[in-house]
Amino acid sequence: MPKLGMAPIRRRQLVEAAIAVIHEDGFSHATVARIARRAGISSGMVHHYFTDKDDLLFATMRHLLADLRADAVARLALARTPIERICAIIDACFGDAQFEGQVFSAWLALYGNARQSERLLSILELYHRRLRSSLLHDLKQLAPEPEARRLAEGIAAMIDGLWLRYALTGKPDDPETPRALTRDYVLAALDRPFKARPEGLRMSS
Amino acid sequence: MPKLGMAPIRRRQLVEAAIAVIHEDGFSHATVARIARRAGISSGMVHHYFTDKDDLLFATMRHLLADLRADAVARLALARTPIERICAIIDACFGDAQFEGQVFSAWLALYGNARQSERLLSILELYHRRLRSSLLHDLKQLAPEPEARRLAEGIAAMIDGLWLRYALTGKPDDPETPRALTRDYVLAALDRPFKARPEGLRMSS
DNA sequence: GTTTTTATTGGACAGTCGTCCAACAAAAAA
DNA sequence: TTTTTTGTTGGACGACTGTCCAATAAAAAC
Repeated sequence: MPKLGMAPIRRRQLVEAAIAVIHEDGFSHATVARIARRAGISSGMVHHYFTDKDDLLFATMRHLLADLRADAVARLALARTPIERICAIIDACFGDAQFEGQVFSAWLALYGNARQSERLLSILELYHRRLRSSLLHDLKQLAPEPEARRLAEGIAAMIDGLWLRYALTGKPDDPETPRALTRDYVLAALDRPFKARPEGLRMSS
Repeated sequence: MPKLGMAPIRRRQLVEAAIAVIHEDGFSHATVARIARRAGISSGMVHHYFTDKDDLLFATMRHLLADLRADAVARLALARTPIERICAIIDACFGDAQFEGQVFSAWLALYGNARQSERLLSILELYHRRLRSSLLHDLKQLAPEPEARRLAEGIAAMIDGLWLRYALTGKPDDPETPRALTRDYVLAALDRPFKARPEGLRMSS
């Protein structure tokens, strides 16, 4: 029963089906036919609403980033102080929406294919850029700029590193654990004197 | 000109060719024929020295881990104090051998396919386990066990997170940058009082 | 010198994939 | 009602893939 305006509905169905298939069969086994069947529609529809298979996968990965961003924006709206905003960003990255098997698989597939696709790589670069600039914006009010810049880099790395671990092995027992670990890092770094940098402990390459 | 004992030579050739092909064409386009041609031998050889295509890819990924381990072991042999050993581990993870395009692509491919293959996942779990236990061993001599355990988790996450960033975007200008960032985290964390844990700064989920 | 083992080739085979397309159905427009 | 637009199907097609296998050649063993 064809109606008008099916495009956004079908596109969403296909994107969600793609995520499900990637999770269950892996990125390399995510074929057009399988995704379409999972969405409950004919395989021909894929090329009616997307130009390519690549186009569908690109839209799928972009969907992941949009979801994460929406979560972060919502949490940031409730935060008032700079430190609260930083915690809001951390909490968003370790939010329930990011701790689902399907999301794990899809992001990992994105990482694993980004180097061979400029479009996919641009998604991850956008994520990294947003995360760092958001953190930096608030850190600047808590530390001198050079230190804030280094700290933003470190926080982002710790978020990604912790997430990566859970993405591979599964959810943590308590989603609060990685959040607390990241927060403690922020606190420890901000407690230190900003100007002085220890000269010892250098090792040759 | 068939000689005896070609097995280890051919296997190594194929593994290195697989890494090269994964780097240039991506994991999903790394076909048996392409890898064999890259190695300069017939495609039939793959099933003579490996049971499967999967078997070849598994051996390829295991090769990455072995290289990293060898580098870390060599650096650890030169370190004396616990803090030197920790820095040696950090330096190995950010060593020159890990900052090559081929290595980046291969590790990323490993991450991207680990969830769909138990064998591949076991490689990453082994890496994670070794990294954490090595760090923990030395951290225990610098901090009480609970704190050492948390710190090992944080250091490993920061290493993976920083590496992940460069793996996507390319080498850093200076390989010393991520090392210094990780070291600073260790120092900042160790300078803090170990027992007391700040009660504030908790946010609702 | 003969036999056995090992290394190697290149193609045959069945299966799968992305893409394209003719045909059809139903709602909207006229 | 008729026409047009939009949605939808399912299969055809060529290209590609992993696996397998007979055939060959050279070194090693006897």
